[in-house]
Amino acid sequence: MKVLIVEDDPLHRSYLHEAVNAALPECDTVIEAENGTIGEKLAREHKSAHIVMDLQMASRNGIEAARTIWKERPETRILFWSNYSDEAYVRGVSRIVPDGAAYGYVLKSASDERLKLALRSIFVESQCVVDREVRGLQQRSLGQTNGFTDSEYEILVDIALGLTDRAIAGRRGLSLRSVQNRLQQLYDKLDVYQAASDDNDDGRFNLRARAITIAFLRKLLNYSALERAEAELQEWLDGK
Amino acid sequence: MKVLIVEDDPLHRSYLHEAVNAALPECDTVIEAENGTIGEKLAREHKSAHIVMDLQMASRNGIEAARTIWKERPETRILFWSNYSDEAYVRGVSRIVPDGAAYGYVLKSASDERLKLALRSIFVESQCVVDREVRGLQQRSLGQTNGFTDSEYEILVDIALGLTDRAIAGRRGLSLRSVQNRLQQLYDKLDVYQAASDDNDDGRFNLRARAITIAFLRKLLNYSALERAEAELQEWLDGK
DNA sequence: GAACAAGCTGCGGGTTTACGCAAGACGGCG
DNA sequence: CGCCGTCTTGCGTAAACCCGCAGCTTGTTC
Repeated sequence: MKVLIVEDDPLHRSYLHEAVNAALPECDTVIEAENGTIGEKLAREHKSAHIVMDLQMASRNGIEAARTIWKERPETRILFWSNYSDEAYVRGVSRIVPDGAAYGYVLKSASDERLKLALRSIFVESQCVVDREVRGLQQRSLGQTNGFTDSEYEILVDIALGLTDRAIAGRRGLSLRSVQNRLQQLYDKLDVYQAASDDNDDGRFNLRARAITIAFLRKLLNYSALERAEAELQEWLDGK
Repeated sequence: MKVLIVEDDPLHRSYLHEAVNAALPECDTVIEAENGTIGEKLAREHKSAHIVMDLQMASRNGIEAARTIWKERPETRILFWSNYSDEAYVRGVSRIVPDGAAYGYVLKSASDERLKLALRSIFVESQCVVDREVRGLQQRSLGQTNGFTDSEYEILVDIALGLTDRAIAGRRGLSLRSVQNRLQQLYDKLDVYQAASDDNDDGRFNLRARAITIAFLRKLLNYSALERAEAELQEWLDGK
């Protein structure tokens, strides 16, 4: 068995290397990549079937890299190993997992034991392993309980990109009013409202901008999500 | 000499520990804290004069912690050791450094040698050491060359928080029109206009929201800056 | 002290947002 | 089939935003 490690922090990389050796005696080769771009390249060259991947890398982040790898070989098993459980990451990952693929999401704060168990479960047993904390987010995010619908999330991203209502309408094939409807839905769920309770009128918010801020503070959005969305937007703009 | 390490990643923490031991033979005690809150507490108890501090920690980030520590003992020497050189961080740090304090800003990607040199320079020689890459930002940021004025940055933060023009005017003691003037200045510098040049009218941006996005993508803003700004805002709101 | 740049402010108007109201459209369910 | 909930769309309005124009107050420079 060969394992590919994609991780930009040298300390974490060597820690992972050791963990893989310890957890998977049947693994004879470990390859390392220090960013997503190199990771993609090595995965292609070696036809890697077992990958441990960091999210949040400078050159090309884990989600991007995983997407292209899975596009080429959907049966690849990928364990995401991340510092954070931002909803933006979780949502980003669940959106690109191919049907039936084995993957995992483990936090860097997890114990050695957890990491090794996850390595075996995914790479040997082909099971999905998702950290409890992450799992919670995932369910809320995909189910409709308390979380955000895809269309709500979509419009959140659109205003975060700085599009006007009209531009969004054009992009998503909706009428102006529908876009505004969804916006109100979003404001509602994000609870962008307050300040009216006081008699003090000064503290009024610009709903649109405030929604973005709150989404950031709640980690519904993060840098990497913005970056991806911006790239998609540019693509769309170029395609007319 | 005693050294306090404030860093939430265990791997990085032990790496730092070793680096300190190697670079500073005169150091007899090393204390470790795993987040900003504990860091503050230990610094107070031990009256630490030499601190290595990570930015970006979950519980209380490095800038917050450093601020309160410096408020209590401004002669404390702090070496910031960070993964990133976001302008938001750099600006945040330079704003809280007391006059004449010795401090440093070294990236985690720097070599062992660089780190050890910085440790000696700051803790033994009381010199300021700032990574070249960071230094560049700092100068552009504080000088006016190409960078953003304090007032421009201020209003950027205000709209990023989601305040209305009127609310900003109230908070900053300006007229409505002045606020809008500054906004235009900001839009200008951020180059939020691009799409207007095209004949294609579809890709119109909402300037206010777009400015926030661009600031994020350029790392003028990041999560930690938002978080701090939000805290200040709440404080201000409470104070009426 | 005159000239000048830079910033604050009021006025006015064109555009975009936020949102209530109400009329279809679509899909499930008894 | 008729009832009902969810989603879409148009109309209309009040508020907020973007911004050109022009009068003022500063601080700077020659």
